[in-house]
Amino acid sequence: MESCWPDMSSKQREALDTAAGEAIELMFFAYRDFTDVADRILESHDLGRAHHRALYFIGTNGGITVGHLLEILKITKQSLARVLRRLIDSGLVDQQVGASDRRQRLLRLSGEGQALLDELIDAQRDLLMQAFAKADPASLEGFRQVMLSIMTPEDRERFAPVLGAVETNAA
Amino acid sequence: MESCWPDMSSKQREALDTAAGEAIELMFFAYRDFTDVADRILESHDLGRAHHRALYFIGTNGGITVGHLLEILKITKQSLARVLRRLIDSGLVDQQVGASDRRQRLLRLSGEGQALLDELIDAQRDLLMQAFAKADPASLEGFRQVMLSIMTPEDRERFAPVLGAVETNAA
DNA sequence: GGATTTATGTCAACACTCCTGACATATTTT
DNA sequence: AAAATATGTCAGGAGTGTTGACATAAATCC
Repeated sequence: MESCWPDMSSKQREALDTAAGEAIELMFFAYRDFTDVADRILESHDLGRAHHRALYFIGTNGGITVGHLLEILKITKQSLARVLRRLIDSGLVDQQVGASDRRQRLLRLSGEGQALLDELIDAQRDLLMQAFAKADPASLEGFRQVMLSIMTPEDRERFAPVLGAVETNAA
Repeated sequence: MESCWPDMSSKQREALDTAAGEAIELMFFAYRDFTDVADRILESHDLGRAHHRALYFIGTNGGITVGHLLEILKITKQSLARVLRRLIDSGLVDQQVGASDRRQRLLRLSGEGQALLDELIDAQRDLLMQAFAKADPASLEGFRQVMLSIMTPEDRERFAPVLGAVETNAA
């Protein structure tokens, strides 16, 4: 059990342990309040979080295939189908047969869908910008590093310059 | 609209804007992978996330009242009742009539409940400790400041030395 | 060309979580 | 004694996620 933390004093380990314990609650409350600003907008459109997520990844990956969207969201075909059906029926998302592969149904936001997504993104981005502005400017990079490190390597790959996130230490 | 960001250049605003856009995705992926380590344990006990949350706040607030738990979780009495029923029936949580106020049903974890909670906390704490160890040590405080700033003031109050979180800037 | 694989859609059914509104009981407070 | 509080419960509805099976069309393999 000790071998898991080779190059670190017991004091440092203890500090990390305490911080990690608090961080469990930081994750819970911060995420809840973060999603809440979007939930309030979604309510007025009678949509849920699943619609938000689909809308988001379609909007930021125009022409995405159903299969790719499934990989990102990591939900089942049936779960996505239910959500997608409503987005398409309500005219927020458009489908289009793939040019190179005619089996694919490429997904894109309609003007209305883009407008809603903009509203959702603005709300969450404003909250985050306020948080960044309130906190120390250097906190921003610390926040980013920790969040990236929490993710699975697979999810982490989705983000900018892969740089080990470890080698960037040492001032 | 401009008046919202008084003491900041347009360049600084732009940097924050870009970072906040990325942070929307950081929140999504990091939170998903964070909850996933607990979900895998919960599955083997046939419990869901709602049970995890109740278990957590009962465990870290021994003798908590049903009413207080409702305030923390911000869910309805009915939602909590369903979750609590299973935790009590399966012997993970014990109830006890309040000493000063006999209307209250004070909640506490049983030995078995504490064991399960320990397992859940260890899994998430390990993930966070690994993340903290991987990232720059200074990142830790940055992460903390940003997460606190994202929360509503009400939730933020739950955490340690209230210190404005703003006034701690300026080196 | 015919067999197989792939991308997508759909039907049925079930579990969990959250909500609203109403009603009941015991206990405390006024 | 009346009102407020803490908790429990019944009925019913919505959203989100799951499994498993089956169907179609298009691409791919041999």
